[in-house]
Amino acid sequence: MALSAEKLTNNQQTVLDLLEKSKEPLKAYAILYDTQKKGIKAPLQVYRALDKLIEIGKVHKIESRNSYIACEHKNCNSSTSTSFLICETCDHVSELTQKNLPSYFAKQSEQADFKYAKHNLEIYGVCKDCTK
Amino acid sequence: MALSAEKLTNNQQTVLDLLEKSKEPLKAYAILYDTQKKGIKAPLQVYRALDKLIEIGKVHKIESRNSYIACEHKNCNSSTSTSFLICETCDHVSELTQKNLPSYFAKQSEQADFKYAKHNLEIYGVCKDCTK
DNA sequence: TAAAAAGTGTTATAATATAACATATCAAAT
DNA sequence: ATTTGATATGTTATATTATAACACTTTTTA
Repeated sequence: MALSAEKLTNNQQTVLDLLEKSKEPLKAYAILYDTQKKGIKAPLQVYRALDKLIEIGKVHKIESRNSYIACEHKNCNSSTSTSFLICETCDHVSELTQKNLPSYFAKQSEQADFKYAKHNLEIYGVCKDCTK
Repeated sequence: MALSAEKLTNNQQTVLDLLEKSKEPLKAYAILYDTQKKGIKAPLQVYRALDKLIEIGKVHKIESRNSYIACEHKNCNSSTSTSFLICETCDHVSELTQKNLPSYFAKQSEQADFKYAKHNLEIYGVCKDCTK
């Protein structure tokens, strides 16, 4: 299965809706708090929904922040690699959509006798709005 | 201060010794367990030592694994950026020592109106030993 | 040698995430 | 339509990772 148009369950849709509405990274327990009115009552319900959403590429985890963000790309159905630009001033996170990153990393890895499969990239700096 | 030859305290040296001996990433509570005979008794003592060691660049955190590894580079005194090659088969971790990564990322970031400062890169794949 | 900065030891607790188990739902193929 | 297998749910409990707060000590530096 695992098509990108896969139908989501109630809990999964609830969590995804919240993340898409937010457009900022949210932490799991913040998601839990914000979805209680929608019937989500326990951490596991959040984590299970997140696991599924990550698996189908609708959500990414920002590892260095323990937070989760809805994928900006339409019909994203891959959970393989992530690349983020994280503003150290305002904490805004956007995705770096650079198609040639994987091949660049594959090349770099090869030089270390390492077979590239996927990556997480978290770039820290200052976003457009905060440089003003 | 913050010189690379900075003198370490007992706890800091104990934690660093263990990580250097291990040459594999260790988790904080594994470090705690393995340093009890050296007088470290509480999580905070480990985390404080790690914080300092990370600050002076002797240790890096692997964010996606919540684990810590001694820096492979001599006299490393920067805590800015990290780049890892993580084997999905044997869990071995090595550092990708690519001097031009920061400038490459700076260039990519610039195209998104983002001012690059530092990065964490975690590449997953298969190491040399495991491809045999 | 006093003041400032950094580190220590300790207890408690916060924040993040998973285990285990019984039950329920749904999709596919007889 | 009904079994079957996979997936999801609800729930309680617990594991894992990390920090707060506070009193005290050591080291550095002016």
